[in-house]
Amino acid sequence: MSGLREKQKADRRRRILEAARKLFAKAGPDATTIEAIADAAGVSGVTVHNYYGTKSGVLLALVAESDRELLEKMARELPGQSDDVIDLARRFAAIIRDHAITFLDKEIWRQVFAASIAEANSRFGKSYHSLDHQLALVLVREIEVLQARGAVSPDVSAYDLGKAIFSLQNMRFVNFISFDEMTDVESDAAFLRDLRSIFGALPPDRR
Amino acid sequence: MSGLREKQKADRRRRILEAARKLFAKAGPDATTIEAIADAAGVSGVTVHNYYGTKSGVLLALVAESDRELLEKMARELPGQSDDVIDLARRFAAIIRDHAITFLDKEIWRQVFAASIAEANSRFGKSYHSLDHQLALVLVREIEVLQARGAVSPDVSAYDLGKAIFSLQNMRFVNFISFDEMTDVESDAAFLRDLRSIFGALPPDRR
DNA sequence: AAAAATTTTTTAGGCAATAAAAAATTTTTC
DNA sequence: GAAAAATTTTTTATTGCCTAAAAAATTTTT
Repeated sequence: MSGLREKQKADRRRRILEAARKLFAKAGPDATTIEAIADAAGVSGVTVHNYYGTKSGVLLALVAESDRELLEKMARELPGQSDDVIDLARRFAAIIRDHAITFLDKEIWRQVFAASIAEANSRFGKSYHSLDHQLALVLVREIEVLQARGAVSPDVSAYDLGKAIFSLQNMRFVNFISFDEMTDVESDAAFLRDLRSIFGALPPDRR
Repeated sequence: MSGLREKQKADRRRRILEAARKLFAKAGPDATTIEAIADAAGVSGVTVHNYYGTKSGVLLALVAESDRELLEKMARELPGQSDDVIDLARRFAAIIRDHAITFLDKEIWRQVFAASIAEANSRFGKSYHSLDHQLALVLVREIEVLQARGAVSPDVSAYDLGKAIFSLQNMRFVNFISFDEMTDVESDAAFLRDLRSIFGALPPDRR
């Protein structure tokens, strides 16, 4: 059952994404029509819609690919570098910002993020979401290491803490991409203020 | 100079928003065409675009109005209710979720949030952003109260802490609206885990 | 009241997205 | 291995968002 058919589908998927990558890089998603992607991929425009739903869907699929690279990079560069959770969080955020800016410009990231929320329940929205989760898990693992060393309280759930820090980082990332003039340094400083204030919030007798 | 002209403009703005409110409520934004809003408001479709840019722009303007109500509600219901920062944050989040669900359904909030990011630099994106800021300031003021009572460490910036908690709440809100099946109770529980883990993260000797 | 400035509407067109019918191609069946 | 069946892509048509430019209408200024 179904050998050639499946292979051809996978091939078309690949060709569409390949064509989209080139065209988006050359002219940006706004100036790239679905029809142009379809032509370059050797399929009809409707087929692109059938495969990826919307143009944002194509973009999201593309970003999901890049996020797999990010995940590898994170697993490679983050572990074992930090002695405390604030430093860990900052490194984590810095790697993400660096990857983001290297890969696409802010305007496009705004579209990506918007699409990931608007299409949260679509196939590619979910895949994007799942990669976020895996990214957070890298953080969780490092927190466990810190916890073993006594740099994080043994009373908290490393998983919960990892997810919470990831959330905080994610909002900072949104803030970073929302303003073209915001620099990497500024975003890091703002994130540091977030972390310091939140970790130092409770007086010792209230914990 | 310029009396009648300005008044007529303000009037058109009002009529467009009024028409949009009714039509969105009846059929949802997707099923409501710009042309239908324009007809109901007694202007041309192009004028709606001239005034609000995009359909999301109209939606954002509408939400900005409702957010002013939220701001009042928050200023009325939040102060003086909490003895600690975790309780404060939870009440804050609960008021926002309640307001959101009362006003629009999750699908539409996803569109609103997506638009607020995608159009972050437009006029209405900025106005939305500014209301977020004011909302955060209500939180900041309450934190100052807690700080005066000794429930929050005097060493942290109430402003930074308020903004950080707001961020955390905002990501939880995105999570809440992203999944139709997520309940208010579940979201509150998840937020509580965020707060407990992050406030309890550092062991006493590391602060 | 005429001229100038501003704003809205009309007109036209590009493109995303969707639906349905038609055509092509693969898989299954005999 | 050819015909029938199933699946998939393409064609065709339509709706609606959005933009740009010209034309028309209206307010403001002179």
